[in-house]
Amino acid sequence: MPSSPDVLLEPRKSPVQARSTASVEAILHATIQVLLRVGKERLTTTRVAYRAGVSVGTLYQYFPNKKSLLQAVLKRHLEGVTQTVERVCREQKGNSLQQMGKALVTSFLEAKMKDVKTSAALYSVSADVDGARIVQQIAERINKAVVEMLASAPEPLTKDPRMIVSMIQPAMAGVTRILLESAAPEKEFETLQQELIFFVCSYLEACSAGASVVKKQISRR
Amino acid sequence: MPSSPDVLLEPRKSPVQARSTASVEAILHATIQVLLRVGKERLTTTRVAYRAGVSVGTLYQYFPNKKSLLQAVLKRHLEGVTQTVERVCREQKGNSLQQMGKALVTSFLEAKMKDVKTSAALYSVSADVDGARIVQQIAERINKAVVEMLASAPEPLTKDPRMIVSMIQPAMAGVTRILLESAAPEKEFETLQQELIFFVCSYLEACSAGASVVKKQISRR
DNA sequence: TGTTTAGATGAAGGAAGCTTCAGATTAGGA
DNA sequence: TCCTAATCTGAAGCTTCCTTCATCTAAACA
Repeated sequence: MPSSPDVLLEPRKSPVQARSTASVEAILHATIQVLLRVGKERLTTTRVAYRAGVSVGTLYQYFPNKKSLLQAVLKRHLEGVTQTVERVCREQKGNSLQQMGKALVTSFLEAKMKDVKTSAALYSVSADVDGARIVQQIAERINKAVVEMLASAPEPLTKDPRMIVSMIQPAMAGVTRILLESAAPEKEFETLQQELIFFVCSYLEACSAGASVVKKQISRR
Repeated sequence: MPSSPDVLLEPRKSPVQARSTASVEAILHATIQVLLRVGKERLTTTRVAYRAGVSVGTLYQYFPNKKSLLQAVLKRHLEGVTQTVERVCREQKGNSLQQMGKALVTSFLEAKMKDVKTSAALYSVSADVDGARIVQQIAERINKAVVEMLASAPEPLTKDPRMIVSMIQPAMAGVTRILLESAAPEKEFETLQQELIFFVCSYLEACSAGASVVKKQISRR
């Protein structure tokens, strides 16, 4: 895919009539379908249009280029995960750190695993599409939500919540990645989820005022 | 890049004379250079050959296609990181869990950050090149080394070392990713490294027999 | 019903870049 | 020095796809 200038990557025209809304919807849906069936290497705009039941011309009426199409799909997918996490973070405000950890990990993993195939397929296009930037924006929102949640915990924290998030978030993302790329995500899901909760909660515990001895141990050497 | 069948992705011919070894070397080096200067979208075999000071024909004498070239570069890079970690794991055998955690995190991050730009650039091609498979093989080796190290710790562990690794490894990889994709990796490096050590060590502590109260707390609800 | 605007069509232009191969050049050994 | 095998060369074939645009159809509206 040629790297197009970073302008004009938003939808080109907004649907007005009902039929055009349907077209856009069909195109977005078809993109994922094609991605799943033939993979990103053989995903062509023609093929997407065909599967959506429209012509290429129609596709280009709503997306200025192939890249913008894939970005739209990626954004949409991430938006779902983000909203789930944001909601959970709001709900957990005021609860104990342990409960927060558990709820956060559970909701994050479950949201990502809800549509394993799609998530995995989108990982693969991410790099072609400036996914890092999109992911970063999304991550920013998640971070914010988690920070606010942590700050509301009854236990006093020994460090900046933002620092804590900058550990938890990559850890969750990392484990998710392992899961998505594994041959049989369903099999390992339960075990890894439990362990991730334990992992995160151990850390949260260590970050709360009633900290363990770890801190002293690692500073000597 | 078209998805070629998964055969024939190894180097096509092995260098015999000195000049051909030099060519291969120059080609691999040039690939990284081109990647850094023009990015993966505009990395062409012709351009790589030009920068390497050879002709495209020569390039195709040693690499059956573009994909195999990029894979070779990726493998090479990962090999470096892996060997560092393997060495450190051997050296740390018998030491305390805390020391292990610190040494592991430090060596992993430092190896990845040694050549930040290159690492970041290679991340971006990984998906085009079946990077997941390559990374998985490498991760397997790292996991093995870490498991053996953990098993040699004086403290008894409350769970399978492989489980522990399946948390630590994604966590390290995740934080690394954040660092590599951040605008100014050097600035955040020190802080994140310290925190990651703390993160991992908290967990290791919680996994050793003298465990804290976390376990009980999260199992009730 | 006639007019206007929104939406849809898809053949074809055009660019890009991977890969080949027939022939030239160089190194090593007899 | 001569011969053979290794290595190098790079113009051009070929394929693949993105994207456009002149034209057609359908909806909204008067």
